[in-house]
Amino acid sequence: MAAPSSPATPMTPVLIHLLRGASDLASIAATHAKLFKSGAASTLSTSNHLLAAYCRCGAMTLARDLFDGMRDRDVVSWTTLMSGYTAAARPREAISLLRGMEFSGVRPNVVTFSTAACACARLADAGLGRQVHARAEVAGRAFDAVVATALVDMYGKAGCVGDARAVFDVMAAPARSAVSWGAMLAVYAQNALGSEAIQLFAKLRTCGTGVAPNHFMLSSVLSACAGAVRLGVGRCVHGTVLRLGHGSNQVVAVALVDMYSKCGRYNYSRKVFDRIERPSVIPYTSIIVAAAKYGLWRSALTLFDDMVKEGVQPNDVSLLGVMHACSHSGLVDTGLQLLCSMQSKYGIAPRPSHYTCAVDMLGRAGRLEEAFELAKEAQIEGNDALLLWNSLLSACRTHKRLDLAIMAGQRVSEFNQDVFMAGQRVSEFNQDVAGGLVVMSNVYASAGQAVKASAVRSNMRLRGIRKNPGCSWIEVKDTPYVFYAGSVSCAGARADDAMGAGARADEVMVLLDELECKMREKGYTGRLGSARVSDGDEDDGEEGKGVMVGVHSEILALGFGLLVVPKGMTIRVMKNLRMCSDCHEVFKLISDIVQREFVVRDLNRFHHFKMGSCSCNDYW
DNA sequence: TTAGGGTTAG
Repeated sequence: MAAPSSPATPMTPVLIHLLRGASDLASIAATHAKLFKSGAASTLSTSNHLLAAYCRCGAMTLARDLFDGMRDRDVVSWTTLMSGYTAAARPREAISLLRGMEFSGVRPNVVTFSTAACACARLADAGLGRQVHARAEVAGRAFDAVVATALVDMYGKAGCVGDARAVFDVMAAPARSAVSWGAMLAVYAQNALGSEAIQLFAKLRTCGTGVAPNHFMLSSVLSACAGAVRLGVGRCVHGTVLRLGHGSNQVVAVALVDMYSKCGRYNYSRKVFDRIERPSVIPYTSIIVAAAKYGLWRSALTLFDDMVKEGVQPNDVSLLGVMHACSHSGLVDTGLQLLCSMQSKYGIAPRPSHYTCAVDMLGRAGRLEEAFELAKEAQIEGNDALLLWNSLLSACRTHKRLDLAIMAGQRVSEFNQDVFMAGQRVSEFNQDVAGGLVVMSNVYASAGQAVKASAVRSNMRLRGIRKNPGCSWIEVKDTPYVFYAGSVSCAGARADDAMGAGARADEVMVLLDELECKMREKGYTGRLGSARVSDGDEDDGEEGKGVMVGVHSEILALGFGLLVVPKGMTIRVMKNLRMCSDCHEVFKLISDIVQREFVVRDLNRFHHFKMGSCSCNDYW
């Protein structure tokens, strides 16, 4: 729309005011027409207002047309459009505008650099982000508080935590606002560095920074506690949330729901959820996923129904949560119905994760042929395919179907070749590739084909693929104690280890020996010191020195827990892999022998052992 | 006087 050039009229301020308050395209276009008629639309200031209004409502084509038709453009015009593209999830166009404006001789300012850093954060592209950082430094703008904070966020989103911290550290203390602290805490929480987030939060509180924790920081720290399973710290943070009056913030409440759930306290999660007023899709999904992990399928399905009745539109994550609940409870047909109807009923197209969940569900239930057919039909590729076929492979091992395992194993190797051929970094997929190969090796071993099992292992060694070791840990008096298969010494605990996990290794072994004898009296036929390699995900191959050879990490954690956790208190063990059936049996028997309750959180879910049985009813 | 920084479910 080319406007006749004319100065602003007396009506212009009124129209600009209307424009600033408008959020829908129709009223913006109407005001634009009036400004055009009055002849004021062509001034730089009015054009910038119009540009901002179009960007605000996401009308990027109109914004771009207006921008292209402008006779003059200043730094505000360029930056407004950049910001619009970033908000509209088109960050590449924002970055290309940065180049365009420099080419046109318009100098970027602090707002431009922070917007550009934000665009790079969206792209999670550290290479591009470094270029923006360098240009900001050359222009002398990198130390601006907002630019620096945007750079912290950018490096964090791109996974470069060290660079984020370096930018944060060089910021002068007064420049470090609540937003800067919040950004750095989020960087740690989002990059699975829970302990670092907790330490930084403690520093904020104790170093006289004068910055009060706000809801951004609290939700990040709670998320860090959830990820690192630090219930003690999480509870303290909950206290801070209540004291500072952030209890009614929905994002903080979701972080609390998730923290309690991941730390093994579903009841607290549920209490926090029940106090949320008009929960949106994320709180609902959070509690549904929690219920699913605890095997509470009735609760998960009821919550899902409640959500739909309340008019809250479920999304792909909510549906995945309900499907997981079905999967962990053997409700295979209900789960499959959800998969089939999610597009027609809720308008959500199934994603690879939904197919993987359905294959897993069929596999657990022993319906392996159907699982195989579904896996083929899903036509998923790349790393998603690796996860899907690994899941089927795992089910074949559980149900001892070597024939199907070999076919699934072929698919896994095809995809893992593809993954390597595609030039992906080895570390990126290493654990998925390694997981599949370990299971394949275990399938062969359990079918008595030792030569093939060892060939898979040799192949892994040749290609430099190694699976991260399985470990378990328990938190005692706010300190985590970590155990690895075959070793009672514990990593991760404080140097002044008050409980003496290492020093008490002999006591743990004596106790486990005694318990093993008592388990035999109850009919246990396995051996704690030779956990079956083929049964679990834990890679016993190269672990184990001394007397505890082969003992899985969760058993060691339990032994230690029995020594140090007072009688009457539940012993809570966390594990980074799926619990094997042998250990599951051992936990059931010991809960009966010592008359205590144990909760184990494995890779997929929680198991609550009490009086010789488990909440999962042996189905997981 | 129009443009800029951090949070929650998988």
